[in-house]
Amino acid sequence: MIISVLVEVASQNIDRLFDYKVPNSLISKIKIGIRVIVPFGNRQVEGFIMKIKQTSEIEDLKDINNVVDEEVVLNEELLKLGKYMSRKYLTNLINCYQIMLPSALKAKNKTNINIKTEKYIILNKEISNIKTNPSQQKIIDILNKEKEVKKSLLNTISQSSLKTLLKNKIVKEIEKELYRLTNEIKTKPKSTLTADQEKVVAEVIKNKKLPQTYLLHGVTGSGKTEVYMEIIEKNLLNQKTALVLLPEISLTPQIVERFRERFGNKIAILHSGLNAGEKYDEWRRIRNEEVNIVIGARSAIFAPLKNIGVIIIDEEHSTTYKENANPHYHAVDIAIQRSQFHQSIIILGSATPSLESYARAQKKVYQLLELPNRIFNREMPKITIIDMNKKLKQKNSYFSDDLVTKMQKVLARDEQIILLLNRRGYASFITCFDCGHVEKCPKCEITLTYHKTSNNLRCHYCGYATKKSETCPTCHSLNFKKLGLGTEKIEEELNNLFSKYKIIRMDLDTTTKKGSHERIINDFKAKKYHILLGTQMISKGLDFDNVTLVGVINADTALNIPDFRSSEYTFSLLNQVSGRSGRGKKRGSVIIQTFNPDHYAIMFAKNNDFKGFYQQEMFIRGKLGYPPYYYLVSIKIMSASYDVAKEISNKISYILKEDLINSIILGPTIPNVFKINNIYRFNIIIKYKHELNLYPTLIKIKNHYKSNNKVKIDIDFNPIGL
DNA sequence: AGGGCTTCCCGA
DNA sequence: CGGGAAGCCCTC
Repeated sequence: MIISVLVEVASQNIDRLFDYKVPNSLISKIKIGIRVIVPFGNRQVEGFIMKIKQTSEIEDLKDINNVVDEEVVLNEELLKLGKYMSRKYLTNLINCYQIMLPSALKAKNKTNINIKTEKYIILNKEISNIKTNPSQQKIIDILNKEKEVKKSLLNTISQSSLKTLLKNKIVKEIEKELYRLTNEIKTKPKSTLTADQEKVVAEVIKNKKLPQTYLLHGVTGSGKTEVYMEIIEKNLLNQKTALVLLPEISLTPQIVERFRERFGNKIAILHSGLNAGEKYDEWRRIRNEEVNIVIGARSAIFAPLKNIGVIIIDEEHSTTYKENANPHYHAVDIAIQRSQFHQSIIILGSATPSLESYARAQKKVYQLLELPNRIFNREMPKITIIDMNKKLKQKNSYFSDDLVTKMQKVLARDEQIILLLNRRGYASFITCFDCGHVEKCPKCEITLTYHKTSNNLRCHYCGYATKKSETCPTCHSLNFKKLGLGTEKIEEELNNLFSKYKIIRMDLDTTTKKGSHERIINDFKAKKYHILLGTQMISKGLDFDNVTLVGVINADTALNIPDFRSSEYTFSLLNQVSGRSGRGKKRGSVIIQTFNPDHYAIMFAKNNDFKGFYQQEMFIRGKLGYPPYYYLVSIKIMSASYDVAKEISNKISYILKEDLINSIILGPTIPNVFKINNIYRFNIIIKYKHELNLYPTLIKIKNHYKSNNKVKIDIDFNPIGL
């Protein structure tokens, strides 16, 4: 027997199959999709069995060393999906498979994660009519009743009796797999759906055309989760399974709890809070068909679920669904691919769909479903825009009087407040008022952010940290000061302004510890704090009945980023965070402070007018030639040498301009962050509508530089954050 | 990727 | 002529 193996070496030069002989002793264990250990050059590596055959063109094949798995790791569907990704994203096949699997299954993972087992005792059936002493009989009685019992438990009755029973083969020992996470089941009756929700569910259920992708556009508080759960339940009744994707920050215990209450513990949860062993356990429960619902963040789209009936992607506009390493996949693209294999439906849900998705719905590629109202006819919050240009003269420039007055009223009523400032740290940057020197990261050329708690300056790109000096390093002036503001500074201000009240801050710096995210949310829900201050991680999915005021300290942070999607991000962020207000019985209000009160993103957000924003933004995208009117491909050229990066970038740009006559080639440009960890980067953007030469040209370029170790070329289709 | 083998360059 | 870095090539 001969097998073709895809070796776990991530290199373009080895992106192909290698044939090996299987020694007789291992033949019975060979299956496509399991891992084997093979000799490769002068070392041993792991690889996946891709083909089984009888002959090979290669002479003098080596024998495989061993078989790693008993159960299939990559099933037929995942094998096919990996090949699709490799073609579509121009990535080594092995990288595509590696990204699908929990890290515990990767050869690189040196910390050996074992399957935990526990010893159980069962009766050895064939034996009857035996003489026993009382304690032996007691054990047998228990086993007659319970069938299988933990060995440790029986040992407490009589260790020696159990030993004797085992020796005489009256009972025997078995090992059972143990999962690290155990779930409690709490079931709760489902709530009745509103007429709007019923209509959406009925629309989906009556559909007979498969596969089908829906875009569910539902305003914040319209009860999208309830719709998802209803559709999932209908699928489970048809013996189908369901895959649910949420942005990582929405994967809070709050939402997971709702699914548990409805569906019991046949749910696997995959999120970044689990350690490698726990993730591996959840993955195995899915593979072993012990669950019928999987909930997780982006990479859960690869969960080895069988017989999928519905794939739900909540907050579909979220940029976290795009992988920013190789392969640069988008979870929605993978979902569409899987829905074709399973003949399933996809539901993309959002209050602020991405322009790309909404445009597809307009073109009937997706079917549009709408939930235009909040449940129980609750009103959308009242949104007020505060022009901060006029407030600058006031003594306190961070908080307008309007916001402070409103906050006082809300706090006096014992209601709660969420404040958003989309920037962490204390001050944005440190600058010298005499010579203009700005402290930057020596490795990335990015402005350093001052953190007061640790009294240091940090680079938010590479993590570099340095002590803040008291004087300007260039001119030694003492006029070396902080500019801009972050959540830490606002927290300090809040403590001065509202000293009677308790304030909790939630951002990347206060949520690094496992479970801290959860604790902050639970404490705020339990009203241990009056004000929750945070970055965008507080804007999505949170559901607090008692919050009646949302304040946006500065709506312009997202507007000022150099990205053609900055308006879309701003509208979306403001809409999402506004949606946290007034979710209970009392109507909520929102106060948005901005220096750009006339900007259309802010005006449409004020009126909660997604369609108006969509039309305006589409007009601009069309005029400037951006998605959804044009497709983009980003090519990054990276090298430790500035000259090499520049030279090769120019060459690639030249080839692209020669070959892609139906495209617009931008660049090479030096990106904002042109040096990260001492690697220089250049960017080239391809804009196109139809370009038959795209793939052949990109493959040509990749192959040409594949053995050049001075430069790395990264190709990203439909990039976000240029 | 990673390791071995070849080549090339420089001081002595 | 030796040593060591740099380049080249191969992995069933």
